[in-house]
Amino acid sequence: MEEKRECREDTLPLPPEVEKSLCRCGGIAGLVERLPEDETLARASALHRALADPLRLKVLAMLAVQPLCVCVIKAVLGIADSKLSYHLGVLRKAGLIAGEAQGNWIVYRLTDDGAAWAARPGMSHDDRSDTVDAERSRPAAGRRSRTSAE
Amino acid sequence: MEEKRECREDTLPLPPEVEKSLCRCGGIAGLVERLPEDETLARASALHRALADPLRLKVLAMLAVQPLCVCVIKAVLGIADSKLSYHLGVLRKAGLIAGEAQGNWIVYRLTDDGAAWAARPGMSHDDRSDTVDAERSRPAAGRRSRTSAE
DNA sequence: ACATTAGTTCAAAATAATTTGAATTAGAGG
DNA sequence: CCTCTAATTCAAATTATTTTGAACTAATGT
Repeated sequence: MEEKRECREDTLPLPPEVEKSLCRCGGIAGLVERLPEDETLARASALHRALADPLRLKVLAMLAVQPLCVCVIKAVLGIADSKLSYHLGVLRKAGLIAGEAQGNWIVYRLTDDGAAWAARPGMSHDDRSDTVDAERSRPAAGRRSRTSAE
Repeated sequence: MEEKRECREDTLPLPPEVEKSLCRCGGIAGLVERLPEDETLARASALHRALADPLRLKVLAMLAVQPLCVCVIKAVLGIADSKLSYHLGVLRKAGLIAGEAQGNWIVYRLTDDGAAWAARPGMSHDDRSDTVDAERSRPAAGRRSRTSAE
């Protein structure tokens, strides 16, 4: 039952730079230990999925200004009832917003989680738009495929 | 050319609570002015879309430990080459990681953006898993549909 | 009771993202 | 030159998300 951590990944040839640092962190086994649990990853990715749509981000931005009933949100976005309802449902199920009935209306507001995300950088009203794009994305800067270009 | 901002949204009956605060912020027009531009929303949602997958978050977590070649990432995740390549492509196009050729290998590392996101709460290794869930999501707490339940 | 308004739900259709496996490229080494 | 390995690309198949329009529910007012 020796648990002394082996340094070399004997079964896998590696680039020297990677092998050295991987060695210092306990090899592949050591690396794996440092990763979040699968459930943590699942929850985080689900959250991002809820935020992965411009309409939904716009709804969050609106609710960051003040609580609103569905009819106002609809008036601003100019989309069909059922479509809006779908997107509100996505945000609600993700725990980012909550709705409360008021007479014949439903007033939605941000939850604490929702408020935290609505305040995130890249979302504020007066945000840089630098457009560094292009030059981004390419397999490995000078290797593989002439067929590049997006 | 009067630009005095009207308070009442005459065309749209609203719940009193909403109407009052909407009034204070310049009505629907005032609300719209406070929203991020569409391009900002598009960029932010694209970013979240890249983060909206557990495998990809795991890759970010791995690269947060140290730069790695594709073969090590593959060994940890245990998925097919082409599948991994696809996900690396998504992260690369989102500007979260970058790859550099080293001999026959490609070593990927986090970009500054990638490092910022990998460090985000909800992603750290020893993170709470509280599971408040259930009780979340429901149209409006006591209105509409008996057909509830997810 | 009836009609209206505000929102949700459902199922089908349209789109988009992901997975799979085969083909391909490029570097290393014999 | 040939082969091996590392990794990417492509196209087809699968799966997930989004959109649409019609049907529905609940509250409000008459």
